[in-house]
Amino acid sequence: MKKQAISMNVVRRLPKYLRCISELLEEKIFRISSKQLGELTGFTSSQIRQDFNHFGGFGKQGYGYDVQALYGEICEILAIKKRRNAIIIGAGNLGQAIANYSGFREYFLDIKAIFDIDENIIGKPCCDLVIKDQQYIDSTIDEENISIAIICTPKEVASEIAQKLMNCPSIHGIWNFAPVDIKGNDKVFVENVSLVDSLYVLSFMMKQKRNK
Amino acid sequence: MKKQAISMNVVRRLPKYLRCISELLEEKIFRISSKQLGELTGFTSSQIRQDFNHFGGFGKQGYGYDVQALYGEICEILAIKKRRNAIIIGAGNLGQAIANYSGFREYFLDIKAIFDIDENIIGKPCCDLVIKDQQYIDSTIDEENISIAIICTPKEVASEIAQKLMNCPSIHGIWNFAPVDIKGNDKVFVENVSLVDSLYVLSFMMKQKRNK
DNA sequence: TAGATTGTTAATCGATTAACAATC
DNA sequence: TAGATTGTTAATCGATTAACAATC
Repeated sequence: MKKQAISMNVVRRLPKYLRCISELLEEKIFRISSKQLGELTGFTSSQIRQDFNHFGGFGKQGYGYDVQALYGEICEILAIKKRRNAIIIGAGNLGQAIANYSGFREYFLDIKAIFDIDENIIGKPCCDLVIKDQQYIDSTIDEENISIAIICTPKEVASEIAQKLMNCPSIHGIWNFAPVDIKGNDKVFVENVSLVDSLYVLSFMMKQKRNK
Repeated sequence: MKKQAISMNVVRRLPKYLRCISELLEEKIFRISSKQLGELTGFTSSQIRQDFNHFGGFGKQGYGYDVQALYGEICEILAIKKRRNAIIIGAGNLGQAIANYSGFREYFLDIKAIFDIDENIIGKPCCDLVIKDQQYIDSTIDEENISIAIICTPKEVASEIAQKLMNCPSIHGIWNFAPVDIKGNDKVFVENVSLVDSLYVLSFMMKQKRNK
């Protein structure tokens, strides 16, 4: 029997649980029920129990959940304890901002290189890196054991670059910030983050509100 | 009879339709069926027809959809023809990147000011703006008729700032990049974009793939 | 007219919620 | 033991897909 794939709805709730639990830990709260967690996150207690049970129950009947254990379990599920090497393609504003955002380093991401095609910026410093020529992408991926590629190029070239990246053996994830939806394959998962889409949704929802 | 609210699933598909249709226009394709649109977007033709009919049918039986008309309709639905004034709170890397990302200006967003609390950067230039002291947020919102606030602060202060912003009469939307889920109210819609959540999802999904 | 494709209703599927026996 | 809360099954709800009459 093939194990049931976890639905995207469940997957996208996991980081929210993790954030909430991590705040509880900071407040030195070591025990929590699905009901309380529901009040904190806005999900129903039923849904929370269902979600957790996709990964095997880690609560105790009559007691609730041990916050520290839960934290460990969810970190394990999200696989965020293991560090990953990444590169950024496109050293425009967004690419440079991501390179500079040290926050990611605090999580599990080590950004090893940033690339661009524009000769005017190749060689310039960016954070603790130097912007490299795109022709060295493949060799850098091999040498530095890169598993994640972050696409910050204009949309016109994003798909083509993504296809090339997917052929690199060590690449298993693409984080795409260009406003094109790139499809993954058996080997590579693609997380599409379209800020423009998000802005459009904001615009639509604002229209629905009172007075505007 | 109160009209049925549009589900978030539908709303989040609208920008994808718009992007696809806009590419068709660039290619000078002026007629499209739901079936063809389905092949381009990855949605079923049935779903596309259902989605469009939430807003009144804009197709012709036996013909399909007029691409130009469709483009206009979806722009109208998303309310992106009207320009909006925005401010950015937090002039760290992400805040500055958004200020610099001229792409948004090409859409409908005019960024009128960027604020920070750090005296060391207040007064410094950022794009065509100068970083302002956060104490002037309220007065700027009034003077410049700001309807969107973009939060790029650390998570510790994001919720508190959001609450204050929601009390400003002209603010109807908050685009929140801090990793905290902020709840909107009757007047203000909050679009939460947590890049950390997105990164966690990428990590989880990579684990599921072959070889990694 | 005949063919194509919509708009819309009905059927199916999946996700969320409710309920409750198991048990800490 | 009694109370609390889980894990899990069943019921409900909503979203997607299929089907087809309407009609361009």
